[in-house]
Amino acid sequence: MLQIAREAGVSLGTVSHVMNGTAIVREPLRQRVLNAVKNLGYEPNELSRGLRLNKTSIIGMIIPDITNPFFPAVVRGVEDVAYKNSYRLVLCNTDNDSSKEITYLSQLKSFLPAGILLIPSMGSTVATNSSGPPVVCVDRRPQGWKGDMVTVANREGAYKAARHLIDMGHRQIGLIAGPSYLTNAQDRLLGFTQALNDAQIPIAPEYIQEALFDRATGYSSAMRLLQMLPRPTAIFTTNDLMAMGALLAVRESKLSCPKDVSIISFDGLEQTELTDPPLTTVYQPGYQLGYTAARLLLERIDASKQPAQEIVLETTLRVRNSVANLNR
Amino acid sequence: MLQIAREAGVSLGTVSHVMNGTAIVREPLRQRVLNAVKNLGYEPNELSRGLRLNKTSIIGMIIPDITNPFFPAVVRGVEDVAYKNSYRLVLCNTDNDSSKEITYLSQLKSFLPAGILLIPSMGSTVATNSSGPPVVCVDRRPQGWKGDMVTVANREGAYKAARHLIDMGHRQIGLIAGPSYLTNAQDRLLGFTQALNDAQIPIAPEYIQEALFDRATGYSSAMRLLQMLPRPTAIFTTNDLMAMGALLAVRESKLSCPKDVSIISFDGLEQTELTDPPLTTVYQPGYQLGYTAARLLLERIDASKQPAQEIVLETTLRVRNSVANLNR
DNA sequence: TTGTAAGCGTTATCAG
DNA sequence: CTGATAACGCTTACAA
Repeated sequence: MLQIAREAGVSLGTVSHVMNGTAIVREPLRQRVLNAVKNLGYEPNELSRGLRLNKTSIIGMIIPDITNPFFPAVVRGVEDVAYKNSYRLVLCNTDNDSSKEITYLSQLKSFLPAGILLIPSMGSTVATNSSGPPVVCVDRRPQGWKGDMVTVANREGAYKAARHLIDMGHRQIGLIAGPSYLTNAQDRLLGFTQALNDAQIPIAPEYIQEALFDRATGYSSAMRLLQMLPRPTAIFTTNDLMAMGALLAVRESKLSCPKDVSIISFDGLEQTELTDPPLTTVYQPGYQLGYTAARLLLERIDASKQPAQEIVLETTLRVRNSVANLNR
Repeated sequence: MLQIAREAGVSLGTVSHVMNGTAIVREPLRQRVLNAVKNLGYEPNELSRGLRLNKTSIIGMIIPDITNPFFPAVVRGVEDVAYKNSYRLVLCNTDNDSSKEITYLSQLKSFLPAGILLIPSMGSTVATNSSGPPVVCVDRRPQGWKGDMVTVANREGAYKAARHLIDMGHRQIGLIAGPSYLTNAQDRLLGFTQALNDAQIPIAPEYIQEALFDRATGYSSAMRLLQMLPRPTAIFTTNDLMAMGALLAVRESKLSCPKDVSIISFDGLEQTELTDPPLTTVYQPGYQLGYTAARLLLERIDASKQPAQEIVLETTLRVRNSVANLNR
């Protein structure tokens, strides 16, 4: 910066002023500075800038599994609003590992981001009112979180899915639930059981399998379900990755979906449109989720004193071909 | 930090020393410092640290499209080695936008990362020997890049795919190529034409369509191909996302794959195993790509003077059910 | 072994 | 409008 100042024949402070537009500088001088910047290829050092300003123009985001296509969709939504508002998105993938989550969270904080978007993995412990940058939680609620949050209507969505199965005449329904420590998994389980209760369908406990929202455990849970007697006529997999695993399990068991066993899922990833058969699933708006969360975070950055908000997005049932109609 | 020093009854410098293990501090003092750190919940400020050390423990990575499942796989590979070596991975998604790429690249640099991993999108212009942190390019080569690089044997992989089609009796073969400014797309095109030349099969120029490595343009290119007369008996889509689009196009055209038209692809994403029909595709090791690139970058960080390396990973043909055998 | 102080690249205050 | 200068939080000679 000093070099620029010398090259342009002005003082250091003036350079700072023209870079930040923080004071009106006489045009000729301004030009000289700008030229010098161009000539020397000067790039301000964000580290020192952040150090001085006590915050950077970064928005940090922590996601549990970059490999699950649902999360990249959320990220896209976040990025679109962050980038437009000249924040830069910086992403950390915790791989569903809570120690990684903790590490990344504090690492991120020590870079003084303008704000943080968190999709918590395990029993995350984010102190709600801890000092530091504003945090908004996305998709799942950490233990005791009272701050801003945007989620999807998981309970209602799961209810719709189960209801659809029931409407199609299914009575022996297996569930592949997500990890019980995740609030969205809990809510989906709740929606499921409520639908069955409302329809006065008894729930066999062994029909409820807990898996990890990934394909591998979806596969093994489905295998278990398929070997039970009586075999469930339908399985509700509470996310699409697990549905993929279930599909595989059905195929390897020499069974056919939906003829022998129906599958309904949750997420509505693009790829489930092309599976064999195309999956009936409850769509949740990933992009919107990210978009909304980012908007909320920006609001919070500008006005930190507002009361915490909770936004819930709706899901919609997308009927395709993986559920058999038992009524006819 | 001063607070810690006071709380522990030592000087500021001592605190730094125990934090970094940069000097042997008498055990009782050390413990007092550590306690103070715990009590006050002290987290060192990475900004000032980086400012002083002139580098941070961050590895920056720039990817073109987080929505294409191939890249998350690469990211996972990178993350595993970065995290283990106590570097933190920070990710930027350019959304295939070269201006975003430039912005992120310079933004990233101004945070003084220990190194940068770049999957270039457009005709990226990364000066090979520009000062700053070491950069290794992944998957594609930017214009005139002479530095470290790890890619996949694209030409050979594409050759295998085309060869497989030929072996199965196909002679009218359509190609959905990637963007011509991407070196991996160029190489795949090269492998394709070479296979056809070697087999003395003439190539109709209109059978070669250029798309953008995404599902939407894969779909429209396939639509165009399917309306040509004579209709190609097989289509080689040069990545899986475009194959998904092609599959959709086939379905919407009331045709059947592989009966009416065969499809072979490139990438080998997990999801292509479950499509209808399961796709025959050339697998490229995404995770390995990231893993290798990260290893190379770490080497480079430690010994910047080694000559530039180029590592090329092999691909393998995975035969499934999307290619018809015309020979019988 | 411990403490002091200079300096990393910026910004912001304040006197010209 | 411009230009010194202190301060941001930390590391590291160097002195004690």
